[in-house]
Amino acid sequence: MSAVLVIEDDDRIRLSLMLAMEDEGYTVRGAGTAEEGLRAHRAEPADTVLVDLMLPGMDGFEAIRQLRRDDDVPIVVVSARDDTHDIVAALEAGADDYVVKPVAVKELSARLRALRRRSRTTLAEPVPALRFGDLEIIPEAGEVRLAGDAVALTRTEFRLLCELADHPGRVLSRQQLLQRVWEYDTGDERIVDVHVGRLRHKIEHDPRTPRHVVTVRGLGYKLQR
Amino acid sequence: MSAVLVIEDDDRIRLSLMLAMEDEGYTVRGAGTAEEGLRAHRAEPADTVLVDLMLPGMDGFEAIRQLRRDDDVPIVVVSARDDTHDIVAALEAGADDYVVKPVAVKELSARLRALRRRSRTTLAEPVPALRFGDLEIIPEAGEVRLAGDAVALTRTEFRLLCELADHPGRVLSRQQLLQRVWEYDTGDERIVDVHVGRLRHKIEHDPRTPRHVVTVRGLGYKLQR
DNA sequence: ACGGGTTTGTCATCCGACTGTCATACCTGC
DNA sequence: GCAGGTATGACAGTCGGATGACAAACCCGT
Repeated sequence: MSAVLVIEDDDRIRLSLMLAMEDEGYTVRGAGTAEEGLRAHRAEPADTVLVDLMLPGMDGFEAIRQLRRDDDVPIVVVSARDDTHDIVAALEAGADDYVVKPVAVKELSARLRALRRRSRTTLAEPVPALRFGDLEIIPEAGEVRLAGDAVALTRTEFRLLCELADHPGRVLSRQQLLQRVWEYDTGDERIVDVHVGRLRHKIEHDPRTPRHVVTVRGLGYKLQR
Repeated sequence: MSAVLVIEDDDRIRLSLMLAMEDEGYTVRGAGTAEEGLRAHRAEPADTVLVDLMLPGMDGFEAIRQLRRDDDVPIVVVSARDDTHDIVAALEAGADDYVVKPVAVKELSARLRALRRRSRTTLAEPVPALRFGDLEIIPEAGEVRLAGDAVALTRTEFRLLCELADHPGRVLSRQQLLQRVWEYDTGDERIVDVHVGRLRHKIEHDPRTPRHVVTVRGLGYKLQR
């Protein structure tokens, strides 16, 4: 039904977590290292990830960042360390929640439900396929078609396009795009220009006179038609 | 920018929470009882709600349920009780997170950020298009249409038009326009004339006899339908 | 762990559009 | 007709956006 991935190096804890989650009705997979976990998730994406922070090799923070790079899956840190600094760092890295071991199974389960409730409402929204004239965007397939032909976009270009497509006809400022696509709170806004340029070269018939990704001088960019 | 509502009966704790949140850049409001909090939220919805569980009168659980009845606002419980049963009950009632007092401000702040990132509403808001006869202003698209055809305005022209449109039929002095459009406290009022002229050339059928942007001799300009 | 190809962010630079200023012409109410 | 207020056209400086080059970071299969 819905799959949980447990990344935890201590075999005993991992197994007990997995058992507990299984009892709650989840399909469960486990991984002993961050690398293994990432690979497993790439092979078959989970619906929720539980991750420890202290792992051999790549640590949990880095694992979270890598997961978050191109996935919106709910991530809950399950760590032995009850330390503000760790908690903040993990959440900043992209985790959604942080619980301290040992944790009551009932609590973990309730937190997962709360998180999944929250994620579903925002994630289930994206429309199956978006059309803008001859431009077709299939978000879940990560695919874009131009007059029926698939176009190869990079991750950043795709996210940029999706963000614009989520608000058709509406101007998004460079600042907004930076925050939503790059998750930067601050930074050089020019990178947006550069990527818009690259995107245009791929999806506009004539990049010099864009018909889809339109510049609104002084305000930002918008996607139209 | 974004508003936090703190519902907590202990004055000291409420104030310290509010101060902390203010430091983090939020606009903050407080309430001492659940009833008061619900009323405040109805009057002016917050973007995030912090709520205690033990409140005089209606308790926190019920407050959460009532909030959830018709609102998707992120809710974080800030409680003194570190009890699995309470945590589960609060999350089941509709809370998104549960932290135990005393909580590090940095942690609370990080949890709020994580939650807001997750709940970022991607719902396209209704289009508040303004109409003045055949003139149509779509602020969020940065677009102006004249009899259905898009008109290319510069940023200054657009802001000027929006400012006039925000007060239909009302005369705005050059001084007011300077302040609101140019954000000048002082300066040559003639700039306004020049830009009004340019604007007219773009949105008036006959710029010599303007029908929309009208001069009121000695006072300023106004926009009419 | 390694290495080649890809993607990404930064930068310098170019170009055109926009802006403010001014001089001048125009208009309106008295 | 006069005077104060308003409109307009020209102009040069400035600003914002586009682009190509480049190096670092990243990703992937080996």
